[in-house]
Amino acid sequence: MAAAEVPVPSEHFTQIKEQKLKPGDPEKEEGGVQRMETQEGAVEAEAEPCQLQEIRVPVESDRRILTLQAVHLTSQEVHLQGLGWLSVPHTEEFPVMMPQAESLLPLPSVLWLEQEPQPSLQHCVAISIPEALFPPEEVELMHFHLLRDSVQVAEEDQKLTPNLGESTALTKFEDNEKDQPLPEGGPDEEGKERFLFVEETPEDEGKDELVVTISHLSLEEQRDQPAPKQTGVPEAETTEPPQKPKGKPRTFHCEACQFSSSKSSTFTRHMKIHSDERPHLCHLCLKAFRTVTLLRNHVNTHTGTRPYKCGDCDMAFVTSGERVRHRRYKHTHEKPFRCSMCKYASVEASKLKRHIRSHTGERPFQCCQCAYASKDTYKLKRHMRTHSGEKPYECPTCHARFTQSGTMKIHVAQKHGENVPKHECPHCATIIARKSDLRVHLRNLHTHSPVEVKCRYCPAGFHERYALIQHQRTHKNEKKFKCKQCDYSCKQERCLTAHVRTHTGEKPFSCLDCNKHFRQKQLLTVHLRKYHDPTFVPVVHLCLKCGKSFSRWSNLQRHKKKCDPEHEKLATSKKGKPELRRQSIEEGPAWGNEEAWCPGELTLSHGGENRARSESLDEGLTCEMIFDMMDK
DNA sequence: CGACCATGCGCCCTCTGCTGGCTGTTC
DNA sequence: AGAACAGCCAGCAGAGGGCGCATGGTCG
Repeated sequence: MAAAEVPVPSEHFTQIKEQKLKPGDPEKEEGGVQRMETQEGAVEAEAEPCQLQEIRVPVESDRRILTLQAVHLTSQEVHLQGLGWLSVPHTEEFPVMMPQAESLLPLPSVLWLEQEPQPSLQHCVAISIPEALFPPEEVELMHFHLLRDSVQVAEEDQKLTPNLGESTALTKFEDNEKDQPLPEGGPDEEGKERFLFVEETPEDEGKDELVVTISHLSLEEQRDQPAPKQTGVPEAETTEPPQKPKGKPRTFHCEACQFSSSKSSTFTRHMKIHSDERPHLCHLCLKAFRTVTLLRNHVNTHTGTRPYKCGDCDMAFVTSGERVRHRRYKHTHEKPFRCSMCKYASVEASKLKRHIRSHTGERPFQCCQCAYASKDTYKLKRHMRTHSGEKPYECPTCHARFTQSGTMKIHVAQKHGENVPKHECPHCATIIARKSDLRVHLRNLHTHSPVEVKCRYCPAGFHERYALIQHQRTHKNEKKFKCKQCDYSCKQERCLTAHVRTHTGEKPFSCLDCNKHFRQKQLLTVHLRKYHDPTFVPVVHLCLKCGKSFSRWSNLQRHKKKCDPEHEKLATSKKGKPELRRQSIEEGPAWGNEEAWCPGELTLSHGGENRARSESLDEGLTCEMIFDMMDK
């Protein structure tokens, strides 16, 4: 506030205020000089007590209100405070004669406590009015026509004419004027405080001019003023008829926010929100409130008192408005706020406002840590968890934590819940746990593609991926890869490639350690593992009947047909390889059962005899056998 | 001045849908 | 073995519903 920016005022102000607050001061109760108790009270909370009672707020365009207090300063005080008197040059436009007798008196003094630091800020003015010349009772209305560099004074009340005298034009004070003498005894030795309304409004459009109206409150306005209860000063009565600026209905503008009101009582109530004064204490928690109504509503939250019960359900509310809204949401479905761009309608205007952002793309809530901006505060708050790592939601069963409640809810339902609903694809009967994944499934597998995709194995083409996959599965057991040089055929292309090398003699895979060559990469890999990897632990398949071990599961199955025909009958219905165990090379005996080994296929020992076996590794095995072995 | 009502803001919630990492299966 | 694939899963954001509460307008 501008008042806070004013150099430290003299104690004089405080004294004036204290005097003013004295109840029953007859002079203050007279009409003509009115006070704005509540406004002052509001300001007092924020400003220093000795500062000018000045409230300001830009309201609408250029319209502002200054609430001033008439103060009386000696010239010395003015200088001490870095202030100055306004110069009062003569103006031809409003020639007013100053009575000689009044030469001892100062001209109506308007102090510019500060010049406008910003265009948006208004003047901060104090007015000193010599009561000997024009008692406050007589000062009813003045209009100051303010130009950028000059101020013209026009009196609307003829009573002021002789007193305003030569001060018909005011300019910002000049330093050379500040030594202007004050009248003997100074103005208002009693230090009486006067309150005037100064309303600053734009003059006619197009003119760089403002009209500042300084007036006392009319009788009607006095009644609108906050009750003098605080100070014990009763409302003043006046015999003067109410005076209002012609054609200008009074508007009260809050200096602390954008609020304005034509009713002083509303304005007064509003000003309380800028005050820390909370006289109504909750006896249960000692929380303080500004009004009895707020306190009552608060106490109701303690006691659970909800006097407004919904007639259609068990809900009850503290206020009637909550009940009305609840009924609209739950029962009447009345949605008065409709979007002009779509069919959306809402119960609350704020919801419509939020909805419209989805049309405009407006994102007023900017993340301070990344480029994200959201359309409402909650989304931003939720988003901030991505930066903080906060996971406020915990699964009650497994204590896993989640960033959003919905995520946890899905987790609980699908991990710990019973009869979890599944989602079945309408096209292929695939069951998928999550609807969103079903959507992905539909998008990937059942979306019609404009481009026909060919089968890998035949000329058939499909526009849907799912149909293609189903079709290709029909080729699954076909030995569709046939050798052109013999009758060999196989299911996998890589097997055919390896087979063809038996015709060409090509062995492109070489062991760098022993210079052996292999037709298939997999054979080289097996070779390296068996012969050159000291950490290699072979897989052994044991016959539980006789204890023989086999390196290959298929050999074990063949063995069991002879060794245990009954077991074999049972085993045919089972899958898996239950007799599998791993055995290290050092275990020797079990591993050394050569009879159990498929002759000439694999050996674990090193040396010359293994070369022959190693050779047969490449020569004797079919492609499928090798891959089967690798897989196992 | 309090009471009542309307309004607006903020908060929290649910539902929804997309995304990308993970994992098991298939080829 | 390894690539491709499809479902699982958590993370995250969009949209909107619902309510608590503060505040303003009006009236008695």
